[in-house]
Amino acid sequence: MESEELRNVGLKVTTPRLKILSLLESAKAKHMTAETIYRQLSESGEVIGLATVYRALAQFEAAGLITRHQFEGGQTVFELERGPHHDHIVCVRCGRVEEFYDKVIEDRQREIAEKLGFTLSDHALTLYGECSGGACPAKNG
Amino acid sequence: MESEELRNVGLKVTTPRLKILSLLESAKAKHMTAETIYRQLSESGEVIGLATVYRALAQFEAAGLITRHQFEGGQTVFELERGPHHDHIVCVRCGRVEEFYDKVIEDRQREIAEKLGFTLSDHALTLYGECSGGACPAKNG
DNA sequence: TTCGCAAGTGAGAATGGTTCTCACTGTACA
DNA sequence: TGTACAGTGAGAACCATTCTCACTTGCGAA
Repeated sequence: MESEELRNVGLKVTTPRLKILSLLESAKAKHMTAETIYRQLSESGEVIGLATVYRALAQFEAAGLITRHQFEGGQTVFELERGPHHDHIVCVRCGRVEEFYDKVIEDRQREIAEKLGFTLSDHALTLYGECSGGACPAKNG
Repeated sequence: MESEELRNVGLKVTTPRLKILSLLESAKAKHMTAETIYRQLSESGEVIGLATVYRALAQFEAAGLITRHQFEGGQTVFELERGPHHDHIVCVRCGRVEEFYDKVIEDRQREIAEKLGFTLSDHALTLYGECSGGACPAKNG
């Protein structure tokens, strides 16, 4: 239940937070922008300010419930934190996002940081390309 | 000579473009924001509009003279395109940027994209961490 | 259950980085 | 050298995000 999740991370249980969290959990698109979340809530009749969406997302992120990804072209998306770590590949034509995990790359990153004298705290790996054939809606138009 | 470089990529040779390009070539910091470039030019007495800086950077990027990197926290930096491809590691405390290249990672990326049905056109790999000890100015204050 | 108040909220203003507009200027080819 | 047209500077516009502020709500204490 979503209210549990909120309580567990020390956030007050409020209607806007519940709506946002449950939208993130039920949405077909795993990666959503603040704007998208706001629009979808509005369309389903919820009156939730855009500022509240941003506030809630920032809190969820701080609490570790969701992750923020900043792709090129300025788009910032949020994704529910579930399942193991992974990176992303984004179609530059249709914007579709796929996830992947590669142990070899993860290990190399840690080694590289160490070798350069850094304590690795995070990383962002995003591949950009065109998804193939019929899978890419932008290619069929 | 910078005017050659501009002509070579089909750009008119103008004073602002020459100043910006030569600043990029002479600057101690390899990675500069548009704002930084604008400020440094202003401080050395050049009257060049911020809009012109952005325009020139966009053209240089399109022409392949420079590369744009979008790190987290919103900072967008530009870097002269010279030498082979590399990725970045950014100190989350002092903002220092180091470069690295790792063939293993490069190869894996291509394999992964292929396996997922994407034609890889670009990628962004940035590691975030804290640089160690005395090297990090932010740690000594 | 009700109360009190700190925390949360919505609307709209403010912000900050980037791009656009427009009248003026400078480059480069004839 | 003249001229057409790309380039420029200043400031307005834009867009995503954050802040402000008066009002509302969740929730521990009574």
